[in-house]
Amino acid sequence: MKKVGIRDIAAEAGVSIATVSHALRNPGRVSDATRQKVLVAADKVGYTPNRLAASLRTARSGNIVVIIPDVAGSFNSGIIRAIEKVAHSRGYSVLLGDTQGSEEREREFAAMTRSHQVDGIILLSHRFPFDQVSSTAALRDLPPIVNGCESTGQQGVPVVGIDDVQAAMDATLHLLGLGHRDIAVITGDMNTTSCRDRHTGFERAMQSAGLKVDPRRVVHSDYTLQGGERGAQELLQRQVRPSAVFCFSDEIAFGCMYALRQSGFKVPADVSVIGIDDIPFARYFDPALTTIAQPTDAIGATCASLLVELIEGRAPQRARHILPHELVVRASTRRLK
Amino acid sequence: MKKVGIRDIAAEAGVSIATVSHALRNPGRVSDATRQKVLVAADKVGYTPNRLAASLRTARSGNIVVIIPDVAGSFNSGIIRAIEKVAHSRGYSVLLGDTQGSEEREREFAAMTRSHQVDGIILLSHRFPFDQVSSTAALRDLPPIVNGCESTGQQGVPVVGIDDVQAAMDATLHLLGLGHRDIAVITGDMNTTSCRDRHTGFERAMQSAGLKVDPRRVVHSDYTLQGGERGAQELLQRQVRPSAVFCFSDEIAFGCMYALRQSGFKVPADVSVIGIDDIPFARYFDPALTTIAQPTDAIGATCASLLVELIEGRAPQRARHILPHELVVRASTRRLK
DNA sequence: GGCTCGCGGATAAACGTTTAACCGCGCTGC
DNA sequence: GCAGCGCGGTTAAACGTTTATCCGCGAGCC
Repeated sequence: MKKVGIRDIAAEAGVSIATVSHALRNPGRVSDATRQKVLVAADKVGYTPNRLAASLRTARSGNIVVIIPDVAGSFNSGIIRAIEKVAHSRGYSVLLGDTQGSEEREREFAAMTRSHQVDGIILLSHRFPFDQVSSTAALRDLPPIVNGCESTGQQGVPVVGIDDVQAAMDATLHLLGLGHRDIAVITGDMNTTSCRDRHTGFERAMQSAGLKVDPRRVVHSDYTLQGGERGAQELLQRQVRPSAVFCFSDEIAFGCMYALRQSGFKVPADVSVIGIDDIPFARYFDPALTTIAQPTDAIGATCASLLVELIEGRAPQRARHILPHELVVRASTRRLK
Repeated sequence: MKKVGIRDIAAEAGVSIATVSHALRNPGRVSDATRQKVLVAADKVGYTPNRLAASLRTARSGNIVVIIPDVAGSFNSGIIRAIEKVAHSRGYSVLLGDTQGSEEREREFAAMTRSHQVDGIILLSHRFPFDQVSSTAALRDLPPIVNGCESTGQQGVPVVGIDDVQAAMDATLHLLGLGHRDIAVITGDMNTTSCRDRHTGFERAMQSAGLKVDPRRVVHSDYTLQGGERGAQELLQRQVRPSAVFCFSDEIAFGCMYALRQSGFKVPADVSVIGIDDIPFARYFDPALTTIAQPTDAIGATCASLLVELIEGRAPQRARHILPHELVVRASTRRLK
């Protein structure tokens, strides 16, 4: 199978390669007759355009990279799926940038924009993978980039996600409303903005109820099953048994419930548990998890279409896209009598 | 920020662009002195190679695509993570090909090899996304491709996965060993080879125990939570209550347990449930899921390194890479008394 | 001392497109 | 009858590399 290019079809159709290119990419520039001629010639010779060559010429790769701490997280993979869907519909392919939390790899993937491997970046991290800039000049030649679920604080890059402080307040208020006062929390990585915001949301809600947060009741972990398990174990060791625990992610919540179960506690009979995310498993678990649902699909879709707009030169209207979250009450929380 | 290329650094260093290229890519071809000169010049002008140009010239994109029915599945995303990890370590980037089961999209993604967007394909599907070929000539110009978890039957493409029939036998034998006789099964899509194999494994084990499989006890669904839920509902409607159900994936198992719970059955007290995959959630669920563990990391890693070998021209030694699975007994199955 | 050889550098072609610039021609309008 | 114009095609340059080929020169060998 020798390589067939635009010149082969030019030869076949008896026209110049410019005409072929126009016929293929730029209808209207050539007459219908020749366009037709080119088309049949193209599929006669079995032509597939070489996207590398086209990309080199146009300086547009048609790829975007999504930089994400871990593809295998349930929440993350949902976001990715949504991103892929709309990226694909807009004609872009998505490159996976799984960083496992490494800043070095974040920067590595981000650099793909300089090497023309990708046209833009969806950054699902709280760190900005370039040097922070502030001058308008420097801002102008940032690559197209949108920030999802977290915030790097870099001005000029749109961020999309939920209102994490409000979400955490809603979760906490739910617990409060059920009569809980001794509320513990298992956070994720407190370097992330989502965690910080959720933490302030938690504090704010507690304060609104006239409660102080007992530092022995907050344990820091990470957004994983194991993280939740460890977090709960640590909580239990501290001998300050809460009546409810607010987990900053669903995976944490599942890990937490597991640890509680191991120690003989029943959820929600002995302790209520609430999460954030509403991953697909949440409603299938026993007990079904009360949680704050994030609009995963919308977040991913918004990131992707925003990025495409950016790449294609249409400046985004808003800097922050806050999507609605929702408390979904299931069986893991109950009223304290 | 004007674009800086190899010629800029050539000018800066006072050498030809060929020398620059050699210094950068092909050490040994130039003297250490000039190489050093080039290196400092390179970072003085702030050079980042344009991979598109290099790829065009060398006809190697450095990308691979992984074609997968759904990134968001727990099992799938684990595989992807493993693939990404080793691909990255070998210098390749991975493009996401989420097909949502669509054959058209499978072919679309597979075509990326023709358009030089990717150098090879990891196909996690049972369909071959090109016309099946058999002549040695045609086989030779198949693109580099490896088949994971499923099998397309196309000769010449290595497949990696577990021994699905043996895995299913092991699962069934476990149930049988616990005294179960009325065993139901909820399969996935029976078009997939994994499902077919698991089904024959199931039958074989039943036969070995002198049992016939009652067709009313097998229901077809898909590898998802909802699939498991629907499957179990259908099973319950059929009025042939099994003492155990063998689910062809962990997600199915969770969906199944959910439906059972809704109908008032206790697992494992009333009915035992076993899955396949051992996704991370399995041990966190209540009851912790008895399942057949697949070596997710090894599967992904093997796919990736095999593909890299193929791309780089080293023919793979074996056609089939069967990785070991393992029965992990937890709390969702129990001895029938 | 002349020949060969190899080292380290340069020249230039090539990869497969896109696209700006150009050009011939027939038509229109006055 | 002629200037002007637009249609539909062509020519050629450009995108930024890699790499085959070539070449000059000093060293080694007999």
